[in-house]
Amino acid sequence: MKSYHHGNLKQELIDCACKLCERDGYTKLSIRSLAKESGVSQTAPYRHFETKETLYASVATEGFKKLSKALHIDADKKITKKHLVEIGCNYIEFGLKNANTYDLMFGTAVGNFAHYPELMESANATYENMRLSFSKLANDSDEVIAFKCITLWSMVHGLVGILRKVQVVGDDFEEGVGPISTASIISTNLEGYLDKALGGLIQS
Amino acid sequence: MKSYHHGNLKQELIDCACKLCERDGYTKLSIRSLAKESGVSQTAPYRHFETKETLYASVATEGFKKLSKALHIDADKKITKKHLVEIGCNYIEFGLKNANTYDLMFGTAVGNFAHYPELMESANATYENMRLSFSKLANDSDEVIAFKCITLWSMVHGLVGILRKVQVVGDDFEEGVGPISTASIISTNLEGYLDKALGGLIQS
DNA sequence: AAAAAATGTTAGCAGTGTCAACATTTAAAT
DNA sequence: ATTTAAATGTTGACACTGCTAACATTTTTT
Repeated sequence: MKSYHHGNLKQELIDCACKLCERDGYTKLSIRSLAKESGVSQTAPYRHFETKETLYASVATEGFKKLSKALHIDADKKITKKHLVEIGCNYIEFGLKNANTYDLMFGTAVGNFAHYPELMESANATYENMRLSFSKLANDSDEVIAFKCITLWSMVHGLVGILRKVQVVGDDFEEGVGPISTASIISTNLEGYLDKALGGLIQS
Repeated sequence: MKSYHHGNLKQELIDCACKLCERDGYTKLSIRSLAKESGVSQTAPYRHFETKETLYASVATEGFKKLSKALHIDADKKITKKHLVEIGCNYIEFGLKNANTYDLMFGTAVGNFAHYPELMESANATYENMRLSFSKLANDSDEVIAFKCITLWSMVHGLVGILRKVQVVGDDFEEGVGPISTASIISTNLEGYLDKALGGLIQS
């Protein structure tokens, strides 16, 4: 017999939302369907999420936690250029394999991270991980490290975006034309590509 | 007295949609409000756009046309490294100043460009412009040119995404912390930054 | 034990994308 | 020129959405 109170609704809603967002894209997600899935009334979720954006923020928060893990940054080990390339690869892989969640993390569905402390924290933690890696690679000033971080990040972030676009189109077109073939070459040899592209960024 | 037929509805809807999308973001746009704006019934737009995505595709198409212009690529002039840096700057500026339209062009609102020939064409034209520039910069093979294109594109595309995120957060936070201050330095000296970042890509 | 807070439900508003059926105008075919 | 077909517009409706207000039940605090 089920009780009036669910007991674990908030977490269950988040878990379910993460799953559905990744499966169908966050646009397809509705609070009502989510409630139904958890066997609870249509408006019960509003006791845990002020608006839909708040729910999105929770999913994005989980996304950043997963991304942090997926980067496989070892805080103890000393880091080499090869490690950094691997981190870049891991980032891109995550972005491509969790594309829908990635949209939520970097799109405009969540307007301002500063309104969601947990999201802010998890996003900053991801950045901090990257920063730490660069700081252990060379003896740079904080400013230079920040520059390198933002450059690496925007490089892999941009590549995720472009590769996705090109691949989607590629599904409906002949391979071998223009950017499409190039993209497929890149994505099957990410490591080699990143190694080359990061040449200017990392000397050692 | 107004006639039964509007006469120029399709174009008016597109124009209005472009304006509203850029002003409020495409999420806020509704077909019904658009129809009302043009003084026409709720379902009239469906005679010109099969679905909402089709309308989005039209707005994105306009976006790529505007982007192509904004890049200020002179097809006749021979091109130098400095030109290429400028093109990159123009790209980023466009992305930041037309952020909402940019979302429509590179987000997931329009699923597959291949379903919208005009969109495909305008997007390809933008790419072709870039390609042409690189081909006039050095005597590279088609493959190398494509690699350079995709690298430049993903670099500026990624920077647009990261700068936007960081700037939004910056609005609600103290400057001078972590990536935020770095981003503001970059965005006030885009040219210098790009020049450095493109070092590995362009020798001449 | 009483009061307050947290969590859940029902009913309902205003808005959405989209479809089917019908009306009017314009273009094409005879 | 008249008939026919196509294009374009309208009305009405369905199923769905985010969200709010008012109320019910349970748990926690006092």
